[in-house]
Amino acid sequence: MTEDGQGLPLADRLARRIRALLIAGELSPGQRLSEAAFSERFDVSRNSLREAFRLLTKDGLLRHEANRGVFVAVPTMASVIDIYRVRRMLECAALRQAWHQHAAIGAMRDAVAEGRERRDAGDWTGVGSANMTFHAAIIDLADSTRISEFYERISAELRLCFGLLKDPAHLHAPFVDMNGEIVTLLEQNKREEAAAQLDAYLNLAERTMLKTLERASEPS
Amino acid sequence: MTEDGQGLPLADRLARRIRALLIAGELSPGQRLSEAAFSERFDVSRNSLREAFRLLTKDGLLRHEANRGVFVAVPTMASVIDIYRVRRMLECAALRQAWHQHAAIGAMRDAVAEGRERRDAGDWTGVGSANMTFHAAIIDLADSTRISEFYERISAELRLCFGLLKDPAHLHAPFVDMNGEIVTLLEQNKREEAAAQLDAYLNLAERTMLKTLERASEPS
DNA sequence: AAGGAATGATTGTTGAACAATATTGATGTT
DNA sequence: AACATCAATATTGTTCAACAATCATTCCTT
Repeated sequence: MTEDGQGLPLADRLARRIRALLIAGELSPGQRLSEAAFSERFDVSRNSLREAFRLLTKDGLLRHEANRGVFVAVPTMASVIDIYRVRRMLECAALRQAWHQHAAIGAMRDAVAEGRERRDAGDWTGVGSANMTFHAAIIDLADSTRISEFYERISAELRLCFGLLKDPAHLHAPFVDMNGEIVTLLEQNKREEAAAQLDAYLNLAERTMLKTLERASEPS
Repeated sequence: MTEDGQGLPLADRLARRIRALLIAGELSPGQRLSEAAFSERFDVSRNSLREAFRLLTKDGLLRHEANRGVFVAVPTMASVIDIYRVRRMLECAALRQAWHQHAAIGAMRDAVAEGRERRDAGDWTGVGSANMTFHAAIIDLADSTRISEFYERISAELRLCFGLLKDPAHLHAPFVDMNGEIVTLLEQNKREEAAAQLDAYLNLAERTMLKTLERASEPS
């Protein structure tokens, strides 16, 4: 049950579908999304489509140029740096103030287990999903719907960056065990250590991401 | 120069105007915003108006009920608690990791001075604005456009809550001097103390807000 | 080959139309 | 008078067609 969002307005459902395309990497960064083509493709009116475009633009997944149309956002060094700055702030703060019996800790441990299974099975995109789940669970420690919503937006933007990588394996695989350490520290209520560990984790991930981005944009 | 946003799409400009009405308290919480009435009022088409409504709904300022229309969001205990949780997380984290020569510190000091002037002049709404400026400057310490944008959204939602108060003076006035202490601590690079002070500040503000909200909703 | 006007395509915005749903009001029953 | 039923009405949800404004391209002139 993918929870199709039957009751929701058309524009919201449309935005979901397009977002799915974006994070699945089926639309390349910088590509222009023609209103005519997409309203044809999804069999909706141009007006409804425009509403969806506007929502995705607000989420940072699309860029809107006046009188020129909407384009798939292209990740830049600046955006990657900003995204990881957000992640360090939010995730570390969530860990630091976590209640040591919070339900999300269970979700974190489950995500780690899932990640290990997938890694051992060689299912790299599965490892990626498990990793995303893990970090979403960290955010849930903060018990704030607004923070969680915001993180989802950031998360989608980050997945757009992942689309640039040729080899997603190297990005996520080494982090599975670090996730394990973090949740172990948290279970022992060593929140400060957990946060420090996560901070190191995120710095490493950021450097990896930036290096890959550099390599992907230099030889153009 | 209110920076009218000439080049921006109509929907964005509309959203701004309506947002301004909302935070100015000219639309009461729970009120239904008829598409016909508003498209008439702003002299735009229903389609354009609907785009603007969708933007504001995503910002949490409006609520959208299927086939019933959009309503001005009504602040609840839950939303106030969540908003202050976000503020504690973001603002305290920003203080903790602030670079002690960051330009935003100057902006903070200026906002404090402005707040004192306005308070002494008895200009309470001016005190409120200066206070908002002060906290936006704290967020700017984090140097993240995404966080700043997110905080703006939270800030607008909070102003919607302020609209419920009969006596805005009591809410902001006592905080001017606390702001002063915070910026002083920060100038001495006592970031941890500044964060602790802000945390206490926000707890106090939250309690005040909740009490007022209770008083405003109980005797209905 | 450079500049510039004419052409064509796309976006920006509107107005009207109609289906689907919600609200209101009238009607009739108890 | 209170209540359910159902038609009438108003509002939202969505589409479509139109046109102005702007961008992109082509072709012509020099």
